[in-house]
Amino acid sequence: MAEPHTLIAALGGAGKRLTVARRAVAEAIAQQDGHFTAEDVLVASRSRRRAVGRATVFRSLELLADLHLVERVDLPSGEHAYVACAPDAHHHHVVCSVCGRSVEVGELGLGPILERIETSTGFTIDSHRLEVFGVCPDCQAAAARRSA
Amino acid sequence: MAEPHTLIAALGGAGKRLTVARRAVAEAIAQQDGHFTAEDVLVASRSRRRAVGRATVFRSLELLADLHLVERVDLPSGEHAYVACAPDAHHHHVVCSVCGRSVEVGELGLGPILERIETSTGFTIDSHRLEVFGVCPDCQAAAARRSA
DNA sequence: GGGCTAGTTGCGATCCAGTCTCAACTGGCG
DNA sequence: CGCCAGTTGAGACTGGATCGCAACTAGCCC
Repeated sequence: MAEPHTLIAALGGAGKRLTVARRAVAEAIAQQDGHFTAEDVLVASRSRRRAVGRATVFRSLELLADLHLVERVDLPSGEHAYVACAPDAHHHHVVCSVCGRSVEVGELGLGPILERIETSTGFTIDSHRLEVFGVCPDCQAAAARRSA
Repeated sequence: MAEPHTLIAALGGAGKRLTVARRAVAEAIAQQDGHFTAEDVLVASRSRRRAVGRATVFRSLELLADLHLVERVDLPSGEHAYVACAPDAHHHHVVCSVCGRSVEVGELGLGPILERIETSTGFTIDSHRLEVFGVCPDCQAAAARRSA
């Protein structure tokens, strides 16, 4: 997963202060594997030596989302989660519905589809979100073992 | 938008009772243009002669979602909304970020992309969600008029 | 190093969507 | 008509998220 110092450095680069609370949030995010909720970050920060206030977690997450260091995903259950991700290239997430891990996949040819949507509907497309849910190889293997 | 009786008939077909509350919810949904939230339905039902309880609105919406007469969409803002939609073919929604109207688009060749994701990640894909946000022709025209 | 100040924090209050409980009600059927 | 499972609704409750405000501190200037 992302290195905490990547997040911290990016904050600095954006003209933001490098406060203790933000470092703590960055570390808590870095130690998350896959997607996580604001609550997870909160708990993770508490289980370390530096607890962070709830409000601050939300503010930091919002900040990181603005910087595209973190992205919001909506789980099929309706929960709001976040995933740490590469700040640049456009990509999508594939989320394992069993363990929650998520992997990034590149654009993979969605462009032509969007163009087709634009021409057929007359919409000007600003943004799109593709969320894919499935079972990761590890969980498939685990399931196979259990049923065997 | 959807006709209230379509929704009501589908409920009956699914072995559900055609209660006053459900009719009211169906009518409230039918009068929504584009996407709507549970709150919208609640308010709409109140502004008509038959008010429906909060819990009932959620239950009805869940029911309609099960029957695929309505679908959940997560707006970029994080809001949970619903859209009335055709119950059968798999499709996606294109939502206008200005007026909130949404149109359905067919599958449009996402299949091969998902297959590519499966082979490249090893995931078994269960479901996916493509949400496209943009500006509809009407709002584009309106914007053009305003800026002219 | 010391001090200043705007940006940041965190507590607690508050809000709000959504869920739950349970008694009352009713649609559909015999 | 009368029964009863399915359904409803008021309101309590839950838990995520936001807000207000006083205290704190990172970064800067001297």
